[in-house]
Amino acid sequence: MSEHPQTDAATTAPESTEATYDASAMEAKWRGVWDRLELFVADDESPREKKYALTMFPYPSGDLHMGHAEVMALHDVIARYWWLRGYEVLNPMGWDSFGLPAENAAIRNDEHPATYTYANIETQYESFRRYGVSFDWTRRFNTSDPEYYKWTQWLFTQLYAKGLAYRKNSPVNWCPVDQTVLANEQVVDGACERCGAEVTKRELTQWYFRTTAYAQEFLDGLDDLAPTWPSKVINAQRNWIGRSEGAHVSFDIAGHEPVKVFTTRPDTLWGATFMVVAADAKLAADLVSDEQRQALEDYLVEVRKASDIDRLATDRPKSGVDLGITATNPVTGEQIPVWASDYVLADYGTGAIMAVPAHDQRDLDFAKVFGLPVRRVVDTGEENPEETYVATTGNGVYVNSGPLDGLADKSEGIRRAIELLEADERGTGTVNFRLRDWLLSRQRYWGAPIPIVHCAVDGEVAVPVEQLPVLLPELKGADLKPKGTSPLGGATDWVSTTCPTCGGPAQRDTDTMDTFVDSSWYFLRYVSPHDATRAFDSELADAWGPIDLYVGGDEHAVLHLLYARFFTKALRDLGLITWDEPFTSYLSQGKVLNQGRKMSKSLGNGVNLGDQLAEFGVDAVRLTLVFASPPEDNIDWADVSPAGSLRFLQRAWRLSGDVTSEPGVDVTTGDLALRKVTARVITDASTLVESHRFNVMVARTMELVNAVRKAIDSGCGGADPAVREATETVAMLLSMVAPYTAEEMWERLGHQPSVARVTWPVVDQALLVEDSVTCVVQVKGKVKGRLEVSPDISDSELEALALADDAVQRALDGQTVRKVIVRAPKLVSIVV
RNA sequence: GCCCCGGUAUCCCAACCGGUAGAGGAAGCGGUCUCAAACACCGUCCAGUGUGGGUUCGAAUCCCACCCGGGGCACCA
Repeated sequence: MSEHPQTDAATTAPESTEATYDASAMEAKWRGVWDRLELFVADDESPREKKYALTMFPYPSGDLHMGHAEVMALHDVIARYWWLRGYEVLNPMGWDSFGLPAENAAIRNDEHPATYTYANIETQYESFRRYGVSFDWTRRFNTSDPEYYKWTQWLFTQLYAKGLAYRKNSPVNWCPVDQTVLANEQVVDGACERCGAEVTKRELTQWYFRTTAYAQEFLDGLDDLAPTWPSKVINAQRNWIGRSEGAHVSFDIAGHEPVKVFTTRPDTLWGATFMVVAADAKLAADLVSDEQRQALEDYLVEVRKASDIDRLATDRPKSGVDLGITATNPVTGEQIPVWASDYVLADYGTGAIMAVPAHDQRDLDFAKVFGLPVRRVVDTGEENPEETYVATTGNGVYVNSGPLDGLADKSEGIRRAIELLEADERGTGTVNFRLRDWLLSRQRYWGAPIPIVHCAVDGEVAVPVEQLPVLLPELKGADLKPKGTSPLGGATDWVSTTCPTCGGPAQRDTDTMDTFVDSSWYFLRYVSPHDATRAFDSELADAWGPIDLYVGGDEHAVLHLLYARFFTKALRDLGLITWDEPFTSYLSQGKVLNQGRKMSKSLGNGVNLGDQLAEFGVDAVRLTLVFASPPEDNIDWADVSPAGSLRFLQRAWRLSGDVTSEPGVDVTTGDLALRKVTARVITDASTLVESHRFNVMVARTMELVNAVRKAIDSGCGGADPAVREATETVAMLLSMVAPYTAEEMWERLGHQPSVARVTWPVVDQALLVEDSVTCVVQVKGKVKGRLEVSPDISDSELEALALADDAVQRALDGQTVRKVIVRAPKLVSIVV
C-alpha cells in the first residue's frame, strides 16, 4: 500500500492537533480492550430477554474474502443493535471444517487434511478478530473435531432408529472428478455444483435421509416464514419441493400386476392412447415381451450414453421402444400399447405415465415420432392437436369422455374423474412431490464416518453411543486419492470390527457423511458447545432458539436451509427440541462483484480484502459494505467508495473533539432544533435496523453528523448540550457499523468503554412533534400552493385557509369547486 | 415453458397507509482556506420514476399487457 489517507488529517486539522484519526492504531488499541471486557460472551443465566443471531459459519479455505466481510458486517449490525436494546445476545461462530478442498490439498501435498484445515482456521480466526465482529468466541468449535462429529454420528443413529435414515440401491448422481456420489441438490444443470464436472448416473447402494417425509410440512412452514424470509428463497424452496396434485390410475396388463401411473390430468384419461414407462426403471424390464427384450436392451445402451446434460435439453427428439404388450385403458376398455422411453423419469411418480398426446406436448411429440394415435377429449376452441401437433392444455368442453362429456371446467373435470376412479377402485386422488430423499453418503475421507457396522448375523447395526465417535482412521496423501470407492475401505484394520450386538466379526461402513449433515445441526451445538455428555442441552436450546435472525448467502436457498429445516423437524419428532423451524427470520445478502462481474482470478477483477482493510481500515470497509445498497442486493465494488466512507468516519470522529461540554450535562437545556434532529434519527434508526434497511440507517447517521457539524460551526456551538447529545448518538449508531471509530469517539467524549454496551436512549416524544408542517394545496391534482400550518389544525380550518390562498384562487380562476379533499395537516386537494 | 424479484438523476441508492419525487453517498462544477495543492468547509447542477393502458381528486407506489435485468424450477406427467 502506497498511501495512508487516514493519516492525512495529521497535516491539517488545526483544531485538534493532539489527535489524528489513525485506523490501524485504533484497531490495535481496541482489540485488547474488548478482549479484556468480554463484551459479547452470552450468559445463559441472564435475566434479560434472549436473542439468537447467527451467520453462516465459513468453510476454512484460505483467508476471509469480500463475501465474508459483507455477511459479517451486515450480521453484526443486528447483533450489536440487540445488545444496545438490552437483549442478551447469543452470537456464536465456528468452522464448517470437513470437506473436499482440504482433502484435495492433502493429496497434493502428501499430508493429512487436518493440517490444511486447522492452519486455515487459525488464519481466519485472526482475521475475524481484527474485523471486530461481536462474536462470542468462547463457544467456538469445528465440525471436524471428534468432540463435534461424535454427536453428528449420534444424531445419525437417532434418525436411523426412527426410520429417517436408510440404505437403498438406486441410480444416483456421480461426479467423475470428485469420484463421489452427489445429492440431487448438489447437481446444477447436470453438473457437479462443487467442481463443475458433468454428472453421470451410477447404480449404487447409498444412505439416504427421508426428507420426503416432511415434504408437505416444509411447504406449509413456508407460509409462516413468508413474512420474514426473502420471497426469493421461499419461491426457490416451493419450486424445489414441487408439489403437484393429481391421481394414481391403475392400468390392467394381461399376465402382469396392474401398473399404476401418476397424472395431474385424470380428466383426460379418455384420451390416453398409449402408456410410457421409464426405460431405465425395473418396470420396463419386467413388462417387456420376449420379442422386444433385445430392442429394449439396445435402447438402454443408447440412453445410458446420453449424459444428464443431454437429457436436460427439452427440445431433444423423442426416442423409445415398443415393449410389445398392451394395457387396458380403465375407462374406455381399449387396449393401448405400452412403450418405454427416457422422457419418463424412473424416480418421479411411479415411473410410468399414461400418454394423452392431444393434451400434453411431450406425449404428442412422442406420438408423432412413432405414429401413435392422437385423440382430442377437450375442445378448447383452439385448432385440433390431431392436425396441428400442438397440444392444448387449457380449459374447454369435454368430448369423447363418457360421463364428462359437455362439462366445460377443468378443475371440475378433474374432481369428477377422480370420483369416478375411486368409486370403482381404479384410482385415487393423490399428491406428488418433486423433492427426493437426501442422499448423504460420500465416498471421500474428510467427513464424519457413518456409524454403522455390517454384521453377517445382525445385518446393519448402529454404533451405540458408548462407542462413539467412530474416529476416522489416520490416512493421508496418496491413501486419499479418489478411486471410486471410499478411502476408508483401504484402512483394513479400521474396517474390521466387532458387531455391537452379537460381538462377532463385522465390518464398518466405509462411507462418510455429506458435510451438509454437519451444518444441519450446528446451530444447536452452540447452546452448549462444550457438553461432553450430549449433542446439546435441550433446555438451553429452548431458551435461546429458534434463531431470531440467520444471515447468509442465497446460494444456500435450497441446500443448507432445507437440510437444516429437515433436522429441526426430525429432532423435534425425537423429542430433543420443541420448535418446528430453525430460523425465524432470514436475511440473504447479495454478492460483492467488481465491474459488473463476479470476482475471479481469470477475469483479473478480484479485490483483495486484506488490501482494502490495510488501505482504508476495518471500519471504512465495513461501512462501505453496509451503506452500499440494501443488504440483499449485489454490491459492485466499482460503484462504491471506501475512500468516501473513510472521509465520513473522519468527519464523525472529528465531532467528538469539538464537543466542549462535560459528560452528563443536562441535555434538556440544549438547542431544540438539533435535539429534534437527534430524536428523529434515533427513532428512525430502530425501525430501519429492524427492517434490515441498514443502508438507510447509515444515511440517517450521516444526516445527523451533517446537522451537528452545522450546529458547531454556524449554530449553537460546540458547548451546547444538544451537540453532546447528538455526537453521543452518532457514536452509538456508528458502533453497529464502525465499532473502532465509535469506541474512539466515545472515549474522546469522556466516557468509559464500551459504547457497544450503552443503552439505546428513550426518545422524548415531544421532540418528535413538529411546530409547523407544510401543507400542499392541489388543484386538479397539481400542486398550486403551500401553507405553513400547525400540525393539529382541523380539516375545516385547513380547507378555509386553502381556499383563501391567493395562489389557489388564481389557479381556480373562478371555476366552481366541486369537491375538496382534506387530509390535515399535509394536504388539500380541490376538484373543479 | 411455469414461478418469484427488480427497473427512480451520470452512478450507487431514499421516498410510512396511494398525498410536495430526494434523505444519504459517489462523480462533476463553483467558491472559502492555501504560495500552491491535498485535506477540510460552503454552495451548486442533474430525473418525473422501463413502455403502453387503466383505477383514483391524486400513482414511483394499486390493476392489466409488454420490454429489459436478476433468480428458482423444468421431458417432474
